[in-house]
This record gives sequence, C-alpha cells and structure tokens, in this order.
Amino acid sequence: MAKRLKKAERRATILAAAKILFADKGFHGVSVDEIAGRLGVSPAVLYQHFPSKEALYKEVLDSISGTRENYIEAVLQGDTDFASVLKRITGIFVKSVARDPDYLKMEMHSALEGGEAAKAFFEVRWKSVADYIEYTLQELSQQGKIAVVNERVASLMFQGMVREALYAKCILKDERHRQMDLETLIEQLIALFLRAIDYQGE
Amino acid sequence: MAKRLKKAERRATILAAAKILFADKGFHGVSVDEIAGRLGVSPAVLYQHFPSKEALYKEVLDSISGTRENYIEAVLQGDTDFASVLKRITGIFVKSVARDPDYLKMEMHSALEGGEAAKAFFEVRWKSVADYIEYTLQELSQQGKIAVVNERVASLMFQGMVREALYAKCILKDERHRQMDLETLIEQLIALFLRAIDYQGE
DNA sequence: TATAAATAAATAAACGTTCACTTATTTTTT
DNA sequence: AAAAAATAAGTGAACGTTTATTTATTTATA
Repeated sequence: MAKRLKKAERRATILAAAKILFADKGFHGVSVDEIAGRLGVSPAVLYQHFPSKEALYKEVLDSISGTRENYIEAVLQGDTDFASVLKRITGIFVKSVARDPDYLKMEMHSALEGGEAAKAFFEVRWKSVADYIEYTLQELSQQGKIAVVNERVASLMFQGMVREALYAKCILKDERHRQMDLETLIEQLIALFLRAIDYQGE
Repeated sequence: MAKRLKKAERRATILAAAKILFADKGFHGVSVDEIAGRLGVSPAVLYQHFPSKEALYKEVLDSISGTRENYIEAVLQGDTDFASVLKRITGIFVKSVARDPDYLKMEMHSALEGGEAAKAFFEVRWKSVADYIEYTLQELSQQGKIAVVNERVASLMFQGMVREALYAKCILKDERHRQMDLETLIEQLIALFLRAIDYQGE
C-alpha cells in the first residue's frame, strides 16, 4: 500500500507527476495507469481527486498558465530606459521557462491540440511581454528615438527569437549552441534586436 | 465496397490521408480506423501496404523530410548580394511551408515526441538555410561589410523569427496579424534582420 | 478464371473508469 | 488514557470501449 497522504498533498503529487508526463508526451501519449504507476498508487486514486483524465489535464494546464509572471517590479526598479527594462523583463521570462521547461512543452502540445484552452494559455504567457514591447516601440517611434518600424512585426521578431533560443537550449538541447549558456545567448539576441530597431539609447 | 485502386494508387491515398491526420493530431491522436474511415476503406487495407501504424507514420515523416528544397538555383539566378539571395531562399522556404502547413505541424509533433527521426527531420528542413546564413555572415563579417556578430546567434535569430511568422500565420492563424499577408510580414522581418547585422549592401 | 484488392469478423491488449472492499487515521465515548 | 465508532485514503479487479492487428472470405477486373 502506498504511503498515506492528506488529500491536498496527494492532489499535489498527482498534479506534479501529471505535469511532467503530459509535458513529455502530450495528453494522448500518457495513460492514467502510467501517472498512477509513477506515484506508486492505484489508478482509482486519481478519480477521487479529479472527475476525469481530461479534467486533470485541464487543471495542469491552468496551473501553468495561472503562473503569470509579475513584470511590474521589473519595469519599476532599476534603469527605466527601454533596453534596460527589456533586458529585465526578458530575464524574468527566460528564467521562468528555464526553471521549468515543461511549461514550454505543454505550450507546444496544447498549441498543436488546438483547443480553446491552448489559445488562452498562449496569450497569458507571452501577451504581457509582447504588449509591453509593442506599446513602447510605438512611443519610441513617435519620439524619433528608434527607426520607423511596424511595432507588431518587431514584437513578433522578438518573440520568435526568444522562443527559438529557449527551444534550442531547453528542449532540443541543440549541440550547435552547447558552448553558449542561455543568458549569454539571450543577451546577444537582445543586442541584435536593439540594432534592428535602431535603438541608440535615450 | 470502396472503389478499387491499383496498389500504388491506394498506397498514395493512404499516405495522403495519414499525413493530414497525423499533422493534425499527432501519432497517438489518430487511430488506424480513422485513417481507413477517411478513405472509405476497411482498416485491414492499411496493413496490406504498411506493416504497422508506426511504419506508416515513419513513412509519412520521411516523405516530408525527403522534400528537400533546392536552393541552388535561388542562389545562382538573380542578384548575388546577400540580401537578394537571402530573400529568394527564404521565399522558397516560406512558400514550401505555406503550400502545405502540415509540414510544420508534423515537425512540431515529431520534435515533441523527441524520437531520433525528429532530429533528422528538423535538420533537413532548416539546416541548409541556416548553413548558408552562417557561412555568408562569417564571410561578410571578415570583409567588414556587416557588424561583428556571432553568426550562429544571428542565424538562430533569423530562424526563430521566420518560424514565428509561419506559426502565427499558418498554424495559429493569429488575429493580430490578420491584416498583413505572409509575404509582407517576411519581407519586413528580413529588413529588420539586415539592420540587426548592420548590412548596408555590398 | 486467376489474381489482385477489398471486406467482415475476430483477437488480444490497452484504455478510461467504476465498484465493492480493506486499511489507516481521526474523533468520540467511556 | 483506552476502546469503540466514524471517516478518510487506498486497493485491485472488473467493466465496457477502443485500439492495433490478423484471419478467412468475398468481390472485381485483366
């Protein structure tokens, strides 16, 4: 018999195990038995905490997309010029993904499954960063401090390059970039981005 | 009884149907019965052409990754400066994906399933483009025609932004970029990229 | 009519889920 | 504080389906 846990504890262990497995293999790739087996528990236990496999999956998804990063302090503390703030915000975002790459995998999986949940998930994780970039670029552009750019396109560029870096380093573990650590990579990408929009400081 | 086809024809229809379904839902998300049903054929038919579901999946994967684009003519015909060649190569690449977005979905799916096939798949589709960029950047950098950049990082940036554009337009159908067509988007991204590496023409 | 192409029916394993039941812990009563 | 009652947590087998795959049989065409 498995070690007896309090309801909340057991629930937490289920969510934790499910998160790892779902991230690895997607909804259809994981069986309820596998999750239970990983916990050393009979599959029936899961149904005392979640009404169905799908409900469990949804909850995992929510628990992740609920992890909304707080960028406000990043904006406020330290230098307030665009480059500095962008670096701090990106740093927080990257760290949150690097800390737990399952996030990214789940995001990809749910994006592919194409459900309604996926879109919301997607939005929450990237939107606040993208919004900040778009808004600020528009301002800087009006002030003539950067080149005339379509801020939406530039923001897409930024998102794409950051995501690519995260995939390459955290998921695919690409050999190409073995020698360069994630922070350095991101740092250089940001430098490239700033030159792309012709940002010279304020 | 379903319309009677020659072996090769039937085989082709199976591969075509399987490609669409696998791209949509991944390996585990599709059943053999579903593929057969889509063709109006009994599932046993599939086993006269492929020894197993997995073999069929592998074959679909191969048929896609085997579609290696030929960039040589793109390099040779037309202007030979970096910007022009890059635009033509990217155009070919983008068109091949836009023509058949299933390619991209399969790529994502197989990247997530993390098998050996995935890596090869990944390599074939992006590598020749990435290699061209890296090589040329190195040359241009030595000739002082662009800024001093880590060509590997720059190439990752390029790949990331192109991929993001393709996802946004072809897979997620993001409303944000509804008004801008894919070619214009790519065009603007390339312009940003060229400024990022400080390319001024040759 | 011979043969290639498709079928219908059957199989065993895996799946999500439920059920009747056992064991451990907490609460109440004496 | 010890015994009894109540509750919470976990078990394991079995359910009805669905899955991939096989076999024996029928149909169409060259």
